[in-house]
Amino acid sequence: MTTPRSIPTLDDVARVAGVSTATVSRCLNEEQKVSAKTRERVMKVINELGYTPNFNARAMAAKRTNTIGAIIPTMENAIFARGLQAFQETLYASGYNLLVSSSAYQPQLEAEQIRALVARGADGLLLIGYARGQEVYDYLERRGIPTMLAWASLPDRDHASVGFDNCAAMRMLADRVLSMGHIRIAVISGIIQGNDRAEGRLRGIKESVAAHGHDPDQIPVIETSYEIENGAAAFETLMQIDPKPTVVMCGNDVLAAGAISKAHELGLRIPDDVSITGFDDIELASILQPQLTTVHVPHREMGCIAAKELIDMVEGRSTGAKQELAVSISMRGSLRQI
Amino acid sequence: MTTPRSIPTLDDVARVAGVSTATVSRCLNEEQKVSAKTRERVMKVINELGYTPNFNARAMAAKRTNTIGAIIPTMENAIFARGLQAFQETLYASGYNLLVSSSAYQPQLEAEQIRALVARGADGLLLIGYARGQEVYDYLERRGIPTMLAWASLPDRDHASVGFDNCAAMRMLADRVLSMGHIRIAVISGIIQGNDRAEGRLRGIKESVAAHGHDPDQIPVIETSYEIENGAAAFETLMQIDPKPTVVMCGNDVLAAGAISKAHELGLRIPDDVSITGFDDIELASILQPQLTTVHVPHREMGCIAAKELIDMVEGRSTGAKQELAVSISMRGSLRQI
DNA sequence: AGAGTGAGTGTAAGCGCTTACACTTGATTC
DNA sequence: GAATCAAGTGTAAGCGCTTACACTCACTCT
Repeated sequence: MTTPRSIPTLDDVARVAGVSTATVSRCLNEEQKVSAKTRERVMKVINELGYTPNFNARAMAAKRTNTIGAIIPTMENAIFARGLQAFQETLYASGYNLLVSSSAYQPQLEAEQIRALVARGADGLLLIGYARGQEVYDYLERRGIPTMLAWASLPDRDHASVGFDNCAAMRMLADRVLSMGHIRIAVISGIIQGNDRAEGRLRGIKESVAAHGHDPDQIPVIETSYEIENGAAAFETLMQIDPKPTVVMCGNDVLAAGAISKAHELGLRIPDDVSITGFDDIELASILQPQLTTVHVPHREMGCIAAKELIDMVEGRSTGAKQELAVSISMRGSLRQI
Repeated sequence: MTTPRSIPTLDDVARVAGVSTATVSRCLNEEQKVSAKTRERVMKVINELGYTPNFNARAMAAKRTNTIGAIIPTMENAIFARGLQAFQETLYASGYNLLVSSSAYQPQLEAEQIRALVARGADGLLLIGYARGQEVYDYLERRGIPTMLAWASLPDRDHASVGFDNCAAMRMLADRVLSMGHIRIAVISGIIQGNDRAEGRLRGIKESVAAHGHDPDQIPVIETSYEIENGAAAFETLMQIDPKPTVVMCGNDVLAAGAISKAHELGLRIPDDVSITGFDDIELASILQPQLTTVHVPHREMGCIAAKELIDMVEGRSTGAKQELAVSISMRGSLRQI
């Protein structure tokens, strides 16, 4: 009974059910092509034997995997969690599975993982942003892998994507900040290098400042990677400037969380002593004290759209559309009128 | 040049390099078995052709994938992020890849994903906790898949695992709470059903209360899934009890974050009006205002140990040890003396 | 000089599936 | 009643790798 008999294969099922392997395979993949009686018998055997199709063999023979790969910069914080969750749910509803890797914001690692995902037979790929070497796009093109870029808006390029204009979004927030009387703006930005989102956001602030007649190059900017501690450290540094900034605009909510936390530690009151803004509107933003004024991004919607479009591409129904979503500002307690 | 020539295979490489496929394969997998001269030539061709081995074919032929599967209950919040990150880093250092799925705390879905991961050829599996049907363990046993349980401490069972005693940990915290003069304890627990960690934590509180001579069944307990909003809602409900609890012990930091947030909304001061405690000590805990008193869990360490042990099992060096880690209490501002 | 050795290489048999194609039926059409 | 057809099934050729085994050839050792 409990003999360690080896793993049952399609052949075993076929033999026991007294049919050919082709029929068993059809029961699993195109059941309408098999008579009800046969199918029933085969299914019974499948259950009895506890048979599970071997994915790798299937992938080899069928040359498709029903699998979509996604590479996100990080899983450590919640920035991509919501969007990815929606992406995966939408995929799942259409019978696709998701394979996720994280690149730790390293282009080199991302390239490696793209190859790994392709080698595994991913039918399509989701990547974040557009800043990566042309050779990566060439590779994808050559292999004929449909690829969708999310969290991306491509000014010039013509590539399937869904996202929003980071620069415009941050400019909108900066305009708001300036209109509330702030003049001494400081910035905690993510690392620009290899991150188009971070670059766009910083540019947005500078454009706004320039448009208001100030010199954008006078603005103190600290560039640091998206971690809470880094936000805290950067904030502390910025607060040593004399005169102190009246507002610190952060590249995302995680950095802002660090800044707020450090402010408490330093005994600075927000927004009385200094205002703070974020970007993303992740769950954290409304948990902070005070709640964070930030740019609201429709993460879930973006995930859904990305999934739908990508599936259409994989199934040959689309060649890849380019969609831009609207963002809004979530005004909360961390930003005040001067 | 840019002809859409098809994807190069091992055969192509062999033909161009003028060697057999076996030699190419050996260059890739056991390079010491190939003369330096040959290897060099083969590698050159591999680069020129842009050859990437087909993972599925390799898995089929070699019957191993160098891939470990992990199924965690959720990616939505950071509970497992740190541990998983460490797990993956350790794996990577030994040449293994990680495949992650999330089960959304649904045993049914978890079982499905275990099968999927096994079908994909995972050499080993990481699962969270031990509460799942015996048939799952039987299946894994039958397929001979080494499996490690993390975040688990198994009182009776004898299965490879690494974790800590949730019950003892929470009892320790409850003892501390009681020793600080709290008598009116309320609890926001995770869903017990199918979640041994949640069950253990609640039991820990009850045991402590009983040991202090009170009736554990008098304690108000709200069971809800681990989301911020749920923590907030539960907290609001608990605050309507008269007389109000002096402390709300939460099943994890996420629920506690919701509780703190709702407290601010209700104008309740923490810890003056009511104390709050968490469990996990995720990053969030020290960002909250006030900072959260919680049980510190060595997530990273757990991830490392899980990876090392699992690799040892996969490579036949171990049959699966059982390790228990120590936890500690992080005393912060959200809990006060009565 | 002949046997023995070991390093380097090639041959070819699968791994477990899918699917094009061929075949067998019984029903339908004229 | 012969011709046509569709539905259901089987046969067998791969998919792109790994690896057991066989082989070659230059050395080393008696």
